[in-house]
Amino acid sequence: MEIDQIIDTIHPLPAPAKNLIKESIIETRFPKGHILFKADKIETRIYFIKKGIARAYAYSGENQITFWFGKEGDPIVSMQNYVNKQKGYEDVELLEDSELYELKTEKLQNLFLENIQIANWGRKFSELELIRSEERLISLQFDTATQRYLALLKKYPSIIQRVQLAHIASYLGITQVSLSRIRANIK
Amino acid sequence: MEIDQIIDTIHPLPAPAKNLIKESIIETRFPKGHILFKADKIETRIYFIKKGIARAYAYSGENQITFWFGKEGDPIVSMQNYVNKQKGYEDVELLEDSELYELKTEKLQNLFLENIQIANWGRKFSELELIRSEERLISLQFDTATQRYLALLKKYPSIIQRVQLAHIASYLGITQVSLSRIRANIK
DNA sequence: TTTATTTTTTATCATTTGTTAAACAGTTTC
DNA sequence: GAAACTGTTTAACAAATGATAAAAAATAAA
Repeated sequence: MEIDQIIDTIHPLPAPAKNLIKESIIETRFPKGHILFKADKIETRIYFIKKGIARAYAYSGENQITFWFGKEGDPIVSMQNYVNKQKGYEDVELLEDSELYELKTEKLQNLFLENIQIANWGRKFSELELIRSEERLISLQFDTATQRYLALLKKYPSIIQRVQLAHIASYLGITQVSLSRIRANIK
Repeated sequence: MEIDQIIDTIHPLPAPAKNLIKESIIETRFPKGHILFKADKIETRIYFIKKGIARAYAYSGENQITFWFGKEGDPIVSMQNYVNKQKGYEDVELLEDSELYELKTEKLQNLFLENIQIANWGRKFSELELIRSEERLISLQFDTATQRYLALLKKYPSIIQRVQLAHIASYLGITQVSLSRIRANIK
């Protein structure tokens, strides 16, 4: 997905303001398996996915637990880094060879303070992420694992082809074995 | 908690900008049990809690499931209403006689467009709520019910005195019976 | 193609949580 | 104070999920 569309989908911006953001963005590409963010490191960049797919995960003892997936058009942001300039709890791994738009957090923060349109765009960005996060939260609290799996498939059908089931299982909050049982029961 | 402190805790605002917000705020009070938001109704206001405690819940079949608590200093916002001007999925109930600061969403939205300091305050507001939401999400996905209960007690010790266990249980994503078992095992 | 490696499914048993009902404790009302 | 009501705990059994190991299937490498 092209950067103009990504920016405008968050919140439509007039060309001059949009260009201010775009001036700070560079395109990069990384191979499958690349670790974009490390949990123990303060991250000064955010990304948008032009092409590819990513996951954020953290450790629970030995186990990696995936709690976020991003695909074309999605932002890759460690909120603790972005909001509080503190270390986050997540690693972010690219699951395919990916093309990304890269943006220094600090440049964006400066634009927020200088340009009211961009400040409101940044507000909208967080509001939309918040809505997403709340939906996930409600789903985890209200729905059974089977319902969550079906909802994920409906919202994002191709994820089954692009992401291995172990990651999907941990995203759903269950073990891989449980997910296999659920899949067996659905057919 | 006084409104000046509530506003500045979200993000410090110079007096002129803060006064613009405060001009739009009125104080109200409601009795225990009052339903502040109804799920089937578009809500045009947001609140901050001066004194009291509230919960947001939704229905899963017959059962009410609580997914949010708010106490002194916390905002009461239906994000679907606030962000998308759509119906939310939650009722909000006051669990004590409460004093609230009330603010029309539309007035705040207008201030966002007129004043860059307020726009950035609004951005910060959503960013902080997003961090909270992510922490809840991670906790639901990573921690056992027992760990979540202990974390809630640690973060908010007086909740046990102020909120009945049935609400706390559903907030934790378990039944009241399970919470009783957990409490019995901890002692 | 054959072999090796990774991913997914199946099986077994232990543990946790849910469901339902009843008992108990604490409050309120008369 | 007795009765009624609300909130909490306990008990018994059912259902769901976890842990571990092994089998099967799919993918990658030789």
